[in-house]
Amino acid sequence: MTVKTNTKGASKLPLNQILDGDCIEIMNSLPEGSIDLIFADPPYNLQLKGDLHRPDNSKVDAVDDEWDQFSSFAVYDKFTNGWLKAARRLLKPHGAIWVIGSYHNIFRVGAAMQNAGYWILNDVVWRKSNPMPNFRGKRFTNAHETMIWASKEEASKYTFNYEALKSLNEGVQMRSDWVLPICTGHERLKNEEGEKAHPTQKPESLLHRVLVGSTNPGDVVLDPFFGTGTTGAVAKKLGREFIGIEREEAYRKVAEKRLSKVRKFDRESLQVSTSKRAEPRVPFGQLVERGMLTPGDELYSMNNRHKAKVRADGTLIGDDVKGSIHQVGAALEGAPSCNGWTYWCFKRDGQRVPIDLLRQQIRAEMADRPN
Amino acid sequence: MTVKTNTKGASKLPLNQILDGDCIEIMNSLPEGSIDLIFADPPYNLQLKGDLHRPDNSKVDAVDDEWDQFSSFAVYDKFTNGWLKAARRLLKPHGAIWVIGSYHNIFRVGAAMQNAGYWILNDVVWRKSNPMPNFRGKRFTNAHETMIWASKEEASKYTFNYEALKSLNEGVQMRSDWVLPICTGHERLKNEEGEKAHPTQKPESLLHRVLVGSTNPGDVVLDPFFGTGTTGAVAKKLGREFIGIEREEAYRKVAEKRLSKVRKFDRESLQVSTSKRAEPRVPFGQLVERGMLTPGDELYSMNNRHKAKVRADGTLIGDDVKGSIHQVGAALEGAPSCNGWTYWCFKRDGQRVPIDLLRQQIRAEMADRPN
DNA sequence: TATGCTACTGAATCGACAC
DNA sequence: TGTGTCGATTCAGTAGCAT
Repeated sequence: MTVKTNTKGASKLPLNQILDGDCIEIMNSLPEGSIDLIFADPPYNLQLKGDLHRPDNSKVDAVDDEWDQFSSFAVYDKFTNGWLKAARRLLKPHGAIWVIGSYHNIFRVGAAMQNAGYWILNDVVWRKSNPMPNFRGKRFTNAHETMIWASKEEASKYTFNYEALKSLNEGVQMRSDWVLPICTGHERLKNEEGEKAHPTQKPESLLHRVLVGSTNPGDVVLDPFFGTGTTGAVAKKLGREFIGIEREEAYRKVAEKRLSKVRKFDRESLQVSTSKRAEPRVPFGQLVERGMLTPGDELYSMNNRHKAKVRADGTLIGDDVKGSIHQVGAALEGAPSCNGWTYWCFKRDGQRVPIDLLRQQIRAEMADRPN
Repeated sequence: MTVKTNTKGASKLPLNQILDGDCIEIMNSLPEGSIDLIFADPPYNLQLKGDLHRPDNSKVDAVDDEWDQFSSFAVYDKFTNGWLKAARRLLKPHGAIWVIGSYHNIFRVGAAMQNAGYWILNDVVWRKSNPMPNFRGKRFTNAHETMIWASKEEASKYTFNYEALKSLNEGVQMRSDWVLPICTGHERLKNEEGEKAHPTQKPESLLHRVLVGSTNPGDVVLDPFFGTGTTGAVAKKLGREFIGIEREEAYRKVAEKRLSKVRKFDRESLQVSTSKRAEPRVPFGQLVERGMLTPGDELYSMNNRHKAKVRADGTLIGDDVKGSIHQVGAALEGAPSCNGWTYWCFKRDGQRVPIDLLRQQIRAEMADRPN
């Protein structure tokens, strides 16, 4: 597999590979601050009576219940703190992490994340549309899992493709509860005996939403509990780089085979809807400089209750107020802020036209002739 | 109010009263092992910074009350451990507890519950049908809260009214995610100034489901953070005894007034929640996430005059147009609007098939297992 | 009385960048 | 590191008043 070098520090990164070994050791061997996003589906084999294992796979001694429970919690917490710390070291300053779990472990994991300095952005509920029923009728059907989305620290400028997610949700902003089916059918990988290759294979739809929403093409995504490689498969399809860590040979084999068959979507299909924030800034003064508006022209507020006059330096003057289009609009409305671009209109052929139209013209020209 | 004596230890219990004071001190003054169920809605420790305005410039009325302020995680943890310990002492051997929270606090609370010896039975997600949006477009809409349901210890024979819940859910097993609206309208209590009496009043529908599912008539329900008394009101309606603890006089007053008006349901009046659901909304993006269509796939218009390509975010790109299936269809036809579901087809085995067929598949899956 | 329009609201950790 | 300025951003629903 190829190794790209267009990402900072990426030359040292084993991109698009599955690394064999203990995830903490492997992570500690990778360069600091080199990863954009981590997706982690850590094991949680506690509370399974008769099959209680430590994360290092040694059996937990059967002692009295209370001590046993406390002991295994402590072991699990130590394991959790260990991999979370190693993961955080790898993240770029503006990197982020997703962790998925169920009620058996997610509360401990979430608390550990907060204690380690991660800044929780949302918890997201994966609502399974076809969960396993509760056969004994003693509890609620366990129909969801919880994901925690957190940035490396409070100040991180994390990636969030708001418009793309809104598009995925047909024009309504994406909520913190996602209804998606579990992984079944052809997508569910089988081993050579025809049994399911991994007990908790995640659906690609889940990773699609995670990666479209919180990464950009070319970003490096690390999955320290790679399993059968759902994270890698979706990353490859979406034009992201991945690094997987998995210590079970059987899973690595299945994942390698799976990944070899995956093809990247074509470039045009990977383009997603972007927000206005991503567009170049146009100072209002440019409309005056270019003669699209002339000093002395009158602008009218959206609600037609106020007017103001354009000045040569690209500021406005209204009744007792002068300043930028935003400042004058805010002052006249008595509002804490105001987007002057959508607030002010000018007259053309007797029609009121938002000044934002002129900005769009300039932006269109810029797109035709970049720089 | 009357004091019943049919419950063990109940003669010492201040039933159907609101107790004034610190919840830990009050709980420690009540007899050990006397409570059937605890419902707790502790402070969330929101840690809000500046003001937040809606896009229309109106200010969001934030939860900035003194009781939600904690100086650090450590202080919050100490508080949490304190009340959880006092609560557990009060529970009967087969008693249980519900705690509600958001991502700000629920992970710490859940871990503390496990450490204190509670045995988690389920986490239940309250999916809000009408949450407040994310106004800045920087995160997912915070559309749910999490409840943890736990028994006093692993061996507890907790109460679970499986059939009653199944009836509440139109004959299907109750799942771990509940769709309920937030508390608004006339149910939302106002103070004498006409402002909301409590910033975080919970809907009665939520408590209804909790109490029907995990208590029996005559059981004693304790709420250590009583607020305006939703737990008490629903308990009274359902013929359960309640004890409330609340240290804010303003909340106690509102709750007393509220409770004085509440009448117990007569035995036959099962209020039926006939939820005549509209057909669930299926965003086109979900067909892409779920792999029913792939980014790069081509769609063809019904009249075969146009085609467009599917993108990773569930938008289409045609000749010089991009946007939702509806927008692109309308643009290509020069029409003011267009139903993309019936306008676009994909090819399967050389045949043109309307994409609406795929939507119907998803709806059929959802109909099999409602809610 | 029915219908339509406007105003308002809800547990929210809700900028980025230049100087 | 702080300050000032630009300017992007909302969904489902209820209440109340006007027609």
